[in-house]
Amino acid sequence: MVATRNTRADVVAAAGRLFADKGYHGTSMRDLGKELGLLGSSLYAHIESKQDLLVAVVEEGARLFQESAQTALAVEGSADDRLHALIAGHIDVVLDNHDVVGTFLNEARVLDDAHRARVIAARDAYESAFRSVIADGISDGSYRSDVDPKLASIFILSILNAVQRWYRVEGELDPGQLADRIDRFVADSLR
Amino acid sequence: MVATRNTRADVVAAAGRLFADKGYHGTSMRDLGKELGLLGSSLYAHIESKQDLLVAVVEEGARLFQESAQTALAVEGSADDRLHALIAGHIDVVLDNHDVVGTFLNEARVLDDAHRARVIAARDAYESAFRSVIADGISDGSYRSDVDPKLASIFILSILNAVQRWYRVEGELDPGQLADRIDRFVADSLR
DNA sequence: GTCTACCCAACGAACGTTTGTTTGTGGTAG
DNA sequence: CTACCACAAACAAACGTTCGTTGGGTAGAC
Repeated sequence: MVATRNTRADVVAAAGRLFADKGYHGTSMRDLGKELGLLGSSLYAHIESKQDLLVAVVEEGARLFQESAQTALAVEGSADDRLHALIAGHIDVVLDNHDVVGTFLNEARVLDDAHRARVIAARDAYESAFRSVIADGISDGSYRSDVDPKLASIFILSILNAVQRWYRVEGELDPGQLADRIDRFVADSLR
Repeated sequence: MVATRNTRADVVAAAGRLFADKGYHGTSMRDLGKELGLLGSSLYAHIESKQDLLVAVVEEGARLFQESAQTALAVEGSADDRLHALIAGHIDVVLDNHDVVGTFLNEARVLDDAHRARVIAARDAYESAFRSVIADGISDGSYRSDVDPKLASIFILSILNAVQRWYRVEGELDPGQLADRIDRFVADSLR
């Protein structure tokens, strides 16, 4: 295979990999260059700054989750169906974008105030999708009335986000089984 | 208040604070000095190296969780009682040692291979406390037989560890209520 | 069909700054 | 008097970034 030239997308992808693995401050521009087979200085043909790269990765993560929520909320059927769709969608995003999600979850705090505020807002909006679906499920009698939608959302998202830390596709559990197990664990707490 | 001189414990405590807040690589020795009101170079009267500090903080975290598990496992009564003790103990450790725990959870990956291996072993041992208690609960009929102790442990610890990220004592929920809510969410999934 | 102009990814050297750490000195509490 | 703690200066290495340059590829003009 002939070595192809790199594009900005390649650089952002590599940055996601290294940021997720070693952290933003633990990754130097020369590290990143080496990952792509070029010098650290050469990266500046594609980007404006290192921060610029972090912004790109984190915002991609935010977009992925937002799109997933949008799709799940559009599912026809019961609130419980939509909660299942939210959970399945989240797992898909995590598994298909391990490094972007890892960076999104762990490195967003490094962003400047303005960008970090946008990420926090995106997370709040995402969490509120869970909250409202759970609230709907309580209203229609699917879930117990003593469930607190806000806390339940936090607990569910805690489980879902942790998947990025421990789950590996090569393990005993395939992705479908994983979703199923989480689904059941969560469902038993709600109904 | 007269400015007292610093001890090694002060330095480790301050390191925990900054490592949890800005990450290991995001914290410079001069940052750390400023936090204590002295120069970065002055820290070397108390420590051998920056890595040394990270090791101290992370191992303190490991010790806290290990002691908590030991205490919980010694509780007389049912397996369910011991699971409650594990959960309450975990929450106590997180709330009483916010920064140490944050560093333990997020910055251990920066450690050299030898120390990181020890942390991973400590986490495995801690998780196995949850696993065995849940397995006992299944045996004695308290928990459903289709519960997977390993997965349940991961899910419970996901919820518990996430507490460090979102919970603040100043919020609406006091620590006792928090423990209660987590207890109920978890219990409903197991029995 | 060839020449020419341009674009763009990448180089390699250099920049000023910050990094972790060492060393020698001085003050202060016990 | 003696530890101990902190200072201040210095170090080499690594940091993010800039700059002038280069070589290969593409497109338009002749």
